[in-house]
This record gives sequence, C-alpha cells and structure tokens, in this order.
Amino acid sequence: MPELPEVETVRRGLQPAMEGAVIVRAETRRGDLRFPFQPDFSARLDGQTVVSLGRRAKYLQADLSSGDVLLMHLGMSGSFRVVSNAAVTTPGGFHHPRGDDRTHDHVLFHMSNGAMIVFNDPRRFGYMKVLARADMASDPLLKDIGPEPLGNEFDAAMLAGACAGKKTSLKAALLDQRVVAGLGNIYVCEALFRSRLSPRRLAATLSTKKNAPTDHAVRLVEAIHAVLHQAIAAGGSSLRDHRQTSGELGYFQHSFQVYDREGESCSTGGCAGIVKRFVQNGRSTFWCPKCQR
DNA sequence: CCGCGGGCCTGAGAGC
DNA sequence: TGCTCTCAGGCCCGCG
Repeated sequence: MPELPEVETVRRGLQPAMEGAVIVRAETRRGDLRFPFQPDFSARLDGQTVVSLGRRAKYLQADLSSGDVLLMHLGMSGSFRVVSNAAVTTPGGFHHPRGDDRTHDHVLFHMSNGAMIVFNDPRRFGYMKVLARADMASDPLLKDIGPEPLGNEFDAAMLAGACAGKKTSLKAALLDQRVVAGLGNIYVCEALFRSRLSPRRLAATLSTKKNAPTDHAVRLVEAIHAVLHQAIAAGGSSLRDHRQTSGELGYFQHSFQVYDREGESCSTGGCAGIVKRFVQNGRSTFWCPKCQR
C-alpha cells in the first residue's frame, strides 16, 4: 500500500490511541512478518508508555518511555485499525476492509486506554523492529534514508545535489529512498507529471555542471510538495484494500492525473496527449509523452 | 555505479 | 462457477 501520505494518514489515525497510553501487552500471532520478530520484541514493548508517535520516511516510529523506539513498516499490504471498547461491544462498530477475515491480523497492541491496535498484513512484506533510540542513526534500516520531502532541508539545491552525476533515470532516482524519503511508484509518477518532466530524463539533468539546481529541480520540488500535501489532506489513496485506521477510505486516488490512467487523455489544458504506461526498473510508469520532457 | 531479473507473500481482477 | 494468468502502493539480493 503505502507511500508517505498513506503512512502519515495512518500515523494521525493511530496517534490518539497510542500517544500517552501504555502498551499493556504486545501480542504477536505468528513468528514473523517479513522477518522473524526479535526474540525480545514483546518483552521490550510490554509496560512501556508511547511518548510520541512519529514518522520517518515510510516508517512509523513510536518513541517509548524506556528509551527504545518501535519502527513499523507497512510493506505493500499492511494496515492498522483501532478497535475501541465501543467498537468491540457494538455490532458493526468497525467495518473491516475485507469483511470479517482476521486471518492476517498478525500483531495486537493492547493499550491501557482500552484500545486494541491491530496490524493486518496479508502479504507480510511489512516488518517491525525495536531498537534503542541512540542506535537509530546507525541502524541499517535508517542510516541511508534521505531527507524528508516535506522537511525544511529538502529543496531544489538538495535534490539537484543528490541527483548530480547519477547515471540513472529521474524516475529511478526519485524512487531511491537515499535521494528522498517516502516517495513510491504512485507519487513519483504524479510528481513527474505535475512538473512536466519525463520519467526517462537523466537524473543528473536536475543539476548544472556547477551542481546548482536547474529550473527543472525547482519545478519538481514544488510538484512533490503539492502532491504530497494534497494527498495527505485527502487521507491518502485507497487502492485495493488501503483504508485509514478508522476504516474510512482515503480519496486521493480520484485526483490521480496519470497513475493507473493509461489510455485516458492528458489532463493538462491544451495538451492532446494520451497517458501511456511502460515498465521502468520493473515498475509501471504512467506519463504523458507529449507534455513531459 | 547501473539495469535487470528474481524473490518474498497473498489476493483481486480479467479472461476463458 | 471456477480455473489460470497477470498484476499490485516495497524492498533486497545477485548477476553481468
């Protein structure tokens, strides 16, 4: 499922149930997700207060009173839902994305406020890991992650610098979490479309020989900002089974301009182009060859 | 450093 | 109805 806007939507949904509450018990219902759980996974969570729930790239990050941090990644199909006392006792109080199938409920956080937070992940590409906060900077999962695209430090100069000398496509560069954190296939396609840049363009063309940002880099950063802000405001995109923690649908998928719109006419005013699809680095790229250069 | 193919998993949808 | 095939929002590895 999830790219930055979906993870951020999940974070906001979980925040009221998690922040300030104690994880009374972290219950794992199988031995692994993408990787085996650490042997002390539950022991390091049980009894800890969640001081704050943040996000880094596509990771949810729960800061615990012990000084540990719980990292949670949703993979392709991971989702959370919050089951409150009311929902537990009220028939139909929660509508599960796929009916009542609880086969893939893999982790349950029983919280001191009565909420139960359920992690469901059919494909099990998601994972969770507990680590000491002091070790975050050196952790393999995080150490090479690039800047947050909505953070102050991310601008045209930084993006151009990260792309300077790269002998790869702009599409591939933007999917590289070391260049910028949190973008995935959908939002890369959308940001490239909105900035009128070709996914095939050489990444290095975002910078000049002196490593300064070009106008293209400025446009691209603006497009990334715009599409992420709009998607977060819409509660993310609901493709297939993604829902918010409440069970509500996000609705940004209705605002896709190229993603999954092969064959439709380009939405740019005055452009008579048709949205095309091709495979790039093993992923579908959707774009308008007429106005993206 | 780069692209590519394959793998990890399950489920939805299309076509027959 | 049910089968088979393809594809999917992420990420990692090994190969050439």
